Amino acid sequence: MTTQVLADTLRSRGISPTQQRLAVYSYLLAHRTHPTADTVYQALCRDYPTMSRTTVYNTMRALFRAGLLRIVTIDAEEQHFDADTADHGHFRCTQCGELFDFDLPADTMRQCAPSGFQTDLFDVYATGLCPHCQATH
Amino acid sequence: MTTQVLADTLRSRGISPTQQRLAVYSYLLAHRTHPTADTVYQALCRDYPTMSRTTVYNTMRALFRAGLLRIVTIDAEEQHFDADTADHGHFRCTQCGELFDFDLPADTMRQCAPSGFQTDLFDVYATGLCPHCQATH
DNA sequence: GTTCCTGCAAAAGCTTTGCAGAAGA
DNA sequence: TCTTCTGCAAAGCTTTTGCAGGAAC
Repeated sequence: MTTQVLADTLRSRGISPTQQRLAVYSYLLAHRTHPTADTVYQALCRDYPTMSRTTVYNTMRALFRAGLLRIVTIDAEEQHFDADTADHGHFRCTQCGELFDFDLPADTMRQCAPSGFQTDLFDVYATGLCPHCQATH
Repeated sequence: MTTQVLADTLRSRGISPTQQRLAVYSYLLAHRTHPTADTVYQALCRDYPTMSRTTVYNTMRALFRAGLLRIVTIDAEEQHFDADTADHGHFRCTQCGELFDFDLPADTMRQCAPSGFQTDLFDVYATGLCPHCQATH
């Protein structure tokens, strides 16, 4: 995706496409590893020496409000960010701590959403042992 | 539920039933409002003047490890505790901030759990507007 | 007497806020 | 010029840790 397309995406959601915001958003799109704010900061401060954590947090909030990313709270310690806004579940391995995506059966959201409530966001979290940690257990 | 039954429940899970732990667990069972650690502390420190936040956290961790409660992380700000360990979803209203339980279709957990992973815990979170806040919107 | 539990005080660590300067239109 | 954005510094808050005293058996 070109910078121009990214910039248009941000603009269409009412977010001015500054250099920092483009850097953050493009990092999230390129790294589907559910990074934390600090991970994003550490990765970007090399190329953008003036990048700050504040800007990362500001940008995340803006992107979240615009519906361009999900905040994964499966880990109580810190927030993970995910630019994949399509329906999918998140699995956290209690041993290695890694986060995995997994597919949800079709229509899960529709079937599970409580009636009478207006559901805007829907998250499915699972915790346990990932295949690799099961083997080395 | 009598104190004796509660004490036996804790003992059967390997937790010595101290006064403080009984107080915390019995509060959780009586108040299905997904309280935070501070809410529990504030409620109990009247009757148990020496109760401390540390003890609340210690007890929560012990109960969680014993499988007697769930930790709800739908709110990134703080953890909510839920003594209902049966499968159910949690809904958070973005306007009033309240947490609601909702039923999940039968077998949701089995259908959604990713294959190859050993799933120990399974959480479904939804966010949006509760019926009351929809009306006053 | 030994072990486990409690809880004060302090630390840890993520996230937010205040605010002054910079950037952009 | 006016508004918005950035980012340093500091604060805020929940949760954890260290540790000494106490309870239980």
